[in-house]
Amino acid sequence: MQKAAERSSAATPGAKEPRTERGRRTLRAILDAAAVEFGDRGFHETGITHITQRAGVAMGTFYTYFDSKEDVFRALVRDFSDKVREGAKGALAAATDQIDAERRGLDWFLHFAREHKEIYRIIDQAEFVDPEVFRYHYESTVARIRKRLEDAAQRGEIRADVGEVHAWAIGGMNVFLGLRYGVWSDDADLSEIARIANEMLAKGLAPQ
Amino acid sequence: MQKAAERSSAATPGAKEPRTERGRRTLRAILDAAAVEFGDRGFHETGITHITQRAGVAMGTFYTYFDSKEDVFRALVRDFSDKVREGAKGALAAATDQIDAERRGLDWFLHFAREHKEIYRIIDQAEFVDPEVFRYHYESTVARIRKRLEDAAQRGEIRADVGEVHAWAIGGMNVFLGLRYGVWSDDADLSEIARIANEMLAKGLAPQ
DNA sequence: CTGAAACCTGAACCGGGTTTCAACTTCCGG
DNA sequence: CCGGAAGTTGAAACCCGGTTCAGGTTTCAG
Repeated sequence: MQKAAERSSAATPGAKEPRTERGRRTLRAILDAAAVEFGDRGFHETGITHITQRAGVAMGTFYTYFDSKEDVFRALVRDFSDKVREGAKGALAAATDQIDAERRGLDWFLHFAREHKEIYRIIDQAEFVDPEVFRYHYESTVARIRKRLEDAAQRGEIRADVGEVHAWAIGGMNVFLGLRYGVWSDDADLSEIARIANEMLAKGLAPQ
Repeated sequence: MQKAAERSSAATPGAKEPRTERGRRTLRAILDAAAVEFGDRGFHETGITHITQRAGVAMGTFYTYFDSKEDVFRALVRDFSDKVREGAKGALAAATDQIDAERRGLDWFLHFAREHKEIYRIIDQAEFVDPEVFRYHYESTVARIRKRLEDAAQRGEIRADVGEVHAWAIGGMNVFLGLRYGVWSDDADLSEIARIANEMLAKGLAPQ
């Protein structure tokens, strides 16, 4: 259990740490190249050569920083997972109440998805490449939503009976809207989408 | 364009039609075996040998019915997509109003996901194996939700401003709940989950 | 019964991709 | 300015699995 924690020493993704500045730059180049390639072609269609060529290094260099193709992939999933967590955190801060916070979170996420269309292809692939990180990503994301909801319920800002089910429902809503409007569309007014979805989330489908 | 239409002559999935009963049985065996194997291991980790061995036929036989590994896969995605559409349709019929219809649809889907845990792995893989069928599956599913909502709004059963955004939000909600409670959990009370989610969908997050 | 069409067989071919490794280059502290 | 640690190289070893094909078996209409 808790493999995720064992695997990397907190700071750097999941690599054989470079010892000099030069090495650090090379590792970063490989990681960035991998994000682009995995995003474009998917895990299986991407060859190590694609990654190393884009990064401008030789095949052997790749293996001085990563044990395998799966290894870079895992590092990338964690990287994106972290970005989502931190980004959402920032967006939430400015909210006045919890309903508004959910709107801001979604708004931020939709824009993030548009800027990083690779994210879906990378995280979705994780279901097959490494089910553990995949599950971990969604479970921890939803756990944070749940926490926000329960705290807000405590403060009386939203209905009192919120829990895990509500959190998963909201998570799914956000993910789908990100796919449809952030990734699949380039011209949708994302803030407007967030407003509409939030309005439904607040008041429901019932008339008025 | 319109590759999907060219490929199969409407009725049978995507195969070189068998001409005898014996052939039809063999094709069915291959299709069923493929569903199990793809569900267990995913597309890339599944070999043709895995499929043919489970089906109890030789490798060559596989190629008398399908052009390639991707070909069976596409056939399977369509198969599941059809099952979801028909199943939901049946569940919806008994509803009294639209809010109740959405509850019944989700209730049915959660149970279906529990019975066919392969469905997520197969449809999600489609994003990489054949993006076209993947997109088609979700877009047509959501289009049906949207249609239901707009018709109901017309009848005054739900708020008047429903549209595409609301449909995607609901679709995402359902898919995530199916993954979390249908696939990842064996003991959740699925009808209760559907009830809770539906209650939020109806009245929203606002207090009371 | 018979012969041709449909069906089935599985070893072998073959292309492609991951990983290795021994030699070379760059960097930096002392 | 020197020596060794860190970093880099890329051809080739190695492995794996999709697809083919030439020949055998089953089926069934006539």
